[in-house]
Amino acid sequence: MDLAVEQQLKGHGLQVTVQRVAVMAAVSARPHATTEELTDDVRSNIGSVSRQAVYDTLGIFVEKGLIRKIQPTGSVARYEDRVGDNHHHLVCRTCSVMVDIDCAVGETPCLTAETDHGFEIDEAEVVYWGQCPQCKTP
Amino acid sequence: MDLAVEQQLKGHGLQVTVQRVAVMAAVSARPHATTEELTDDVRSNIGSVSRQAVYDTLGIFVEKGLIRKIQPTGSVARYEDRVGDNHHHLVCRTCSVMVDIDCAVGETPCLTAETDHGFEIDEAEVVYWGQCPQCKTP
DNA sequence: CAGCATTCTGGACTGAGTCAAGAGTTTGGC
DNA sequence: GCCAAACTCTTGACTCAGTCCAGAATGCTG
Ligand SMILES: [Mn+2]
Ligand SMILES: [Mn+2]
Ligand SMILES: [Zn+2]
Ligand SMILES: [Zn+2]
Repeated sequence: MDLAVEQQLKGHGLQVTVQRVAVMAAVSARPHATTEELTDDVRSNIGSVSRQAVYDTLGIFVEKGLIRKIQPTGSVARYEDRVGDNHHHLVCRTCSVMVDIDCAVGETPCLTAETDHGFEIDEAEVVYWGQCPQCKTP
Repeated sequence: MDLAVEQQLKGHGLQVTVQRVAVMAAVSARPHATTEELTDDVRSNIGSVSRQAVYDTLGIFVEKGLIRKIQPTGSVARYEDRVGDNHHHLVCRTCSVMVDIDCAVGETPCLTAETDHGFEIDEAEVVYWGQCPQCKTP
């Protein structure tokens, strides 16, 4: 699978480095992880990496559309490699756990706002808020 | 209208202070404003106010449901007093301007996710991303 | 395998937001 | 109206995610 990642990077004009491959692997392995978690994962995988390298790499990946950055109110930035499928997120107000929600309607459904105010809309981001099974009082 | 605000505060068990009334007035007058903008507005209204007082007041107002906090990815926190109508936001990727979008479907429509994973969902927050008329190349 | 472009590193820095403790203000019972 | 108790405001230090910088190291292309 590293080969696939290498191709993916090269295809976007990016050099292949152990750090980048490790960051991509980390994002894939743990969806919705924070920068800190990803950094820890990368470190336990390849030994060491600078904080800056992780931030840079994540930034470039997001820019190239290889991964997605999510940042619900009150949360630190999180990343995932599930991209381009217009899926949404469900966040627990209490413990902040985050789960994926497939787009209820279909392809890019929620994309159609009633009036677009002249905007050219390219994405509809939906965050559902509530209480997870553990946190809602039984 | 200050009287209305006073009643609103008292009704929620909050003491009425000039700072709080001024913060509420500022939020009402300028929707989607940042803490800094609101602080400036309050200062030019009542002379001076501490940063902490503004943060505290906004926090309490949000907690009581008097106002709403919005924080799209990459943006600093913003506040509005239009609350409880499940309306959404349209944000320009380039200039960050933010406009209100009425909920396309109806009351609390988007509230129904296909599978709720056992969560008790209480809000569906929608952010539409795109280019505003000014920023999209003609 | 040389030279250049790109990336990595470590450390300083920024800026939104939080914490804490003492001073000040509002309120409700008298 | 007055007083104590409850609540709020102020100041200043602090936290923490994220950014900036410049020199060192590395990967890539010819
Ligand atoms: Mn996801
Ligand atoms: Mn709004
Ligand atoms: Zn939970
Ligand atoms: Zn714009």
